[in-house]
Amino acid sequence: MSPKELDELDYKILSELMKDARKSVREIAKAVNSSPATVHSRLQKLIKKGVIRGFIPLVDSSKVGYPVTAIIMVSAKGEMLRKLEEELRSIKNVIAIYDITGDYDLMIIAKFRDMEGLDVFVKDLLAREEVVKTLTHIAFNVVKEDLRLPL
Amino acid sequence: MSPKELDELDYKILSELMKDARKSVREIAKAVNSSPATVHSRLQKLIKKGVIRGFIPLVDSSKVGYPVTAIIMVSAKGEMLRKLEEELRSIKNVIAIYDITGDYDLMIIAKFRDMEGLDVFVKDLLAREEVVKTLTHIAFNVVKEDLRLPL
DNA sequence: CATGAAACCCCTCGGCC
DNA sequence: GGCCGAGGGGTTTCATG
Repeated sequence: MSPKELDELDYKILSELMKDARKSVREIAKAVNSSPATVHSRLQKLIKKGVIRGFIPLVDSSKVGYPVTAIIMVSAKGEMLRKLEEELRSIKNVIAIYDITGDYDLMIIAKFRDMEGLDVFVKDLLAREEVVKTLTHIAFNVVKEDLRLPL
Repeated sequence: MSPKELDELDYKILSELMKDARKSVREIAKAVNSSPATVHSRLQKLIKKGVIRGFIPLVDSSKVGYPVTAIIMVSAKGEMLRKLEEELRSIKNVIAIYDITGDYDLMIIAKFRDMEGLDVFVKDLLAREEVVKTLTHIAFNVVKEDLRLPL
């Protein structure tokens, strides 16, 4: 947690990557007024520091066989929450998990090939001892889904 | 909406990109037993079809100045919902918007530099005529946030 | 820590199957 | 539709300021 502190060049490089994460090091260098070698080494550092956790394509999930998006609120007995989270984290249908304030402890966003997949997922959750109750919302329309942030 | 239907090669290429969206066309070709030229043309088609909407870095939001994540449920009068959505979509702090079933109409996930940013956002929402009520959950821990899907 | 240069590697396109 | 080859670029390392 010590060698952090991003400088302006780091932020500029991140901004360019947010426009297009496949942009070449050379192009980025041109856009940020630096050299390819410098951009390359900054990029490696950003990855090593964990600021950048990877590069992914933004895929339209309904076009690749996952038309069902659900938001599942979970109320759980505290002691087992960490273990539940670890298990949920490794389930590939789950795209987001948040610990939240309010009537529920956990919010899960997950995508499924069909309603049956969702049904099985929720029933499996409810079958667990540490899960007290769940509340499922179906997302019948994904208006936006894009992790980019303004830097 | 007609020339869709992805074949196995398309799915393999998408899978390689999910592992690392900066992977070179040549490396992808090697991994999927095809040629760089073929992978290149498939990739262009996937982008043109809208299956791939872009390439982004997965950034740790708390490390780039956005430590506050909130989930905001919104209940709104139906006629103005589309306009509200369009406006929300262009707000860069908003990373996801879903039309949902249940007691609320909309679920928004947004990130902020501090609590004040969240406060302003929610108050602006409530000031709108079409917004009936909101319910905000703070995510005090982001357990997972990764849009990749198993293909 | 940033840079330029050089060696190596890759992208992309037109022509062909 | 897929593949090959070539030319123009791109990436990465290293020695130097």
